[in-house]
Amino acid sequence: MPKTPDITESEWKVMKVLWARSPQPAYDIIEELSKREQWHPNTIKTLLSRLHKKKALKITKYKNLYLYEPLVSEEACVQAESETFLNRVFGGSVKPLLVHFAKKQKLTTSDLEELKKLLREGK
Amino acid sequence: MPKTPDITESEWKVMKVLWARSPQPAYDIIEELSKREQWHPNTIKTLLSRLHKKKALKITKYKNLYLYEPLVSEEACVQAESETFLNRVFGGSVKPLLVHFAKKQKLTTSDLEELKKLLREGK
DNA sequence: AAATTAAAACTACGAGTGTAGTCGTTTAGC
DNA sequence: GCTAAACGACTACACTCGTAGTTTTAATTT
Repeated sequence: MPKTPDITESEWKVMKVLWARSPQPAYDIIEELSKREQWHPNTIKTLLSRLHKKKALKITKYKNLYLYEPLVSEEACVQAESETFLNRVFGGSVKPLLVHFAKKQKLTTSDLEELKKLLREGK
Repeated sequence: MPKTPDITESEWKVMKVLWARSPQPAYDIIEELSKREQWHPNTIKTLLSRLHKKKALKITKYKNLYLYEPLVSEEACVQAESETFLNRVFGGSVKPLLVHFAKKQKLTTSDLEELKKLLREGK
């Protein structure tokens, strides 16, 4: 497993679009992101090329069409980010994290059901 | 509740020392951090002054002694960071986060017990 | 009081980020 | 084939971050 590149806040938003569907041409990505972000198209192009340089995505040129596609999985990036976050904020242990989210009532009933089920099944 | 300032990775490490005990003079903070980090004392001073500028801590000058003390609570910062992380990585919903950590077997048995208890008690 | 010293403040600097303008090349219509 | 339009590549710029050197200030020692 290659270590995932560092992906910044803005870059995540771009990657999410690609993880949702790929390959995609720049134009579609720009259109999709414009729904949520106030970004100039060139800004998105820049992010795409930085992600390319970081080897987070690959560019396939087909005729006059450039297609963008992730090179790293969402799963792997989520894993890496989670690790960093957990270490930084909760000193690396999960319990305080859970306690935190539980206290903040960010847990819905269905979340709990799902979790319990997972716990029963898994080890 | 004042919104917490953005605190970077390195700054977190400094704040942790202050949250653990405060007020403290720079010298003690430097000594404490030197156990874990390979930082030049000036680096820590810089971090302290940036945190001061961000209003994350206050400096009390008593005679020739400068004492550093948090202005923002750990709880509030943890909350802010968690929010950002959750939005960025898990699109704002807790369930995928829990599923993630559950799958990665980062949950110990005692974590589960604690969590269940919390859930039973809280609403 | 002058010299020494220790700590805080200021300065620095390269890499990364958010944001976008300009250049150059390829494609497509006239 | 020539000109315009599209799009990727390159350039830019201010700001942040990690990291630390230099200057100033203030206290302590002689």
